[in-house]
Amino acid sequence: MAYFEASVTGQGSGARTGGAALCAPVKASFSEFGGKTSEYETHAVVYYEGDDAKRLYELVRGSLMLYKLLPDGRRQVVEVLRPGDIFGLANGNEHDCTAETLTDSVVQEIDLRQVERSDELQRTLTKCLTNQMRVLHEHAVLLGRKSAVERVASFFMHLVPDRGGLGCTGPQDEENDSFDLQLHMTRQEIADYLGLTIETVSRVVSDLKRRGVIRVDKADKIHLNRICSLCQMTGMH
Amino acid sequence: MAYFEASVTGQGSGARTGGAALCAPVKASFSEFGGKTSEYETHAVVYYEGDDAKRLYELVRGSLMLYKLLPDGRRQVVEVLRPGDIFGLANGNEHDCTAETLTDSVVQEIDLRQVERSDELQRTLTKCLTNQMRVLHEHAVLLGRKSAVERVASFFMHLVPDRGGLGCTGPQDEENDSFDLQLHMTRQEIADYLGLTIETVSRVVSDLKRRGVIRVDKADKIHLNRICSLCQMTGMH
DNA sequence: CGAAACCTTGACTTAGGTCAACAAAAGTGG
DNA sequence: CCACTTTTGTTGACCTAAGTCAAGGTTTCG
Repeated sequence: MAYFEASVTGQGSGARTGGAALCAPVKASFSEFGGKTSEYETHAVVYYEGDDAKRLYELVRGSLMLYKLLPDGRRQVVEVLRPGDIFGLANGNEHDCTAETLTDSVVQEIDLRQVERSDELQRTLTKCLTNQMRVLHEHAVLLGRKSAVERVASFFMHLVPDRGGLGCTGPQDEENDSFDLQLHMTRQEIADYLGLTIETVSRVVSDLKRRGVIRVDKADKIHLNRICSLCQMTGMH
Repeated sequence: MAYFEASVTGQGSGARTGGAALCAPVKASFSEFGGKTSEYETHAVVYYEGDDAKRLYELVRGSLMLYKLLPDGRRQVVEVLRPGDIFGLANGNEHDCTAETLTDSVVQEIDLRQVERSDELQRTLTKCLTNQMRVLHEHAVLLGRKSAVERVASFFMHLVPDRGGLGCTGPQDEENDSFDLQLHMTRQEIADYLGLTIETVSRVVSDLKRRGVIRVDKADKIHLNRICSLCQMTGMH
């Protein structure tokens, strides 16, 4: 499963469905178009910023980030992808980002010339890109206008199925207000995604812990005690 | 012309071509698909965030911004569009942004159902979206990792044809290192685009003026004295 | 001409960055 | 399985870039 393990805690009433229909509504599937399937292990680079774009990729399993570097080493993670997301499109130019896995991943590749030919693929692409665009818009708000706490809260909320993201269904049953997240990112990766420093991320997480909103079981295993409180901290309510 | 008037100053040797082939390589053109052409005046809203998406739009003439608001009024301008750019795609959902003109504009509209049918349109769309995505990626770096000066310098550089943006050709002839920009945005709009406050934008502009890098003829009419110096300040060199 | 909108500048505050020390995991090799 | 190094995360003290607040200057427009 993507990015987090939807191991629903299900204390209280009915257990959450956990993961099946996640936030991003449209997902690609290249399987029918053949192409090569590759496996990558954690922190493997699929391509570097500046490489010639020759293939279109679909993330089939695992989790992957796209990032850009400034010459002095500052990094911005611009997208975090989950299964069904596509990447690598470049209109005949070089890749504008580096693509690096966050977990062991399975990636499906298709030659870009083939993509150019298939009407069906074009249609799928439009849908996927439209969605990714929306995510990027929302992330621009986060980067441009949100405080550190709001950024971290938003980040966590996006990892809860049907919450935080585009298809957010609002507060669920009052009983089941908790959730287990498995982050597949280091503090540094989270910081580079949220436009913060590693120290600030760490401090905010400690603070949320102190306030009882979350419980940190391991650095990358976080239990949300009160989803609704967290949601209030995203700046969006 | 988009967003700035490419009134080349052409002091020194040969005049710059000014504007014809701007940075963004792929441009749409819906004219052949019919659809309605509408004119909007400055600061007109084409649609609001939350409206049902029914049409796809192409900006034919003028300049337009897409922005999102947080409930407390904070605003983030997520895209600034120029002629040939498309907007309004939403995969059957509501619009995720408000679309508001920055200048008097001409917009071509096509029903989304028609878009769904046309293979040719889908192909154009993929190209356009891919480009817009790259711009969004770069903007994420700006918002997440750049200082105020770097943001303003990057913003100005993007308004110089063939510089700053994707198809940047690097330093041109040494002789012609100046350029006239016509911003079609208020300080507030620029601030909301760059993730800064109006005061910070104002201060940075004053500072660039003091340092002789730019000359401010009118608040929205800025002459770049030394494009290369400005380019050095973008954080990308 | 007067009002409204927009821009600039200064004085002060603060959120988040930097630097540094240490703690806790996670590999690695004997 | 246990030292030992490396990587990753946490916390504190301090600093600074950019935000806030406030006053005044310019432009624009009715």
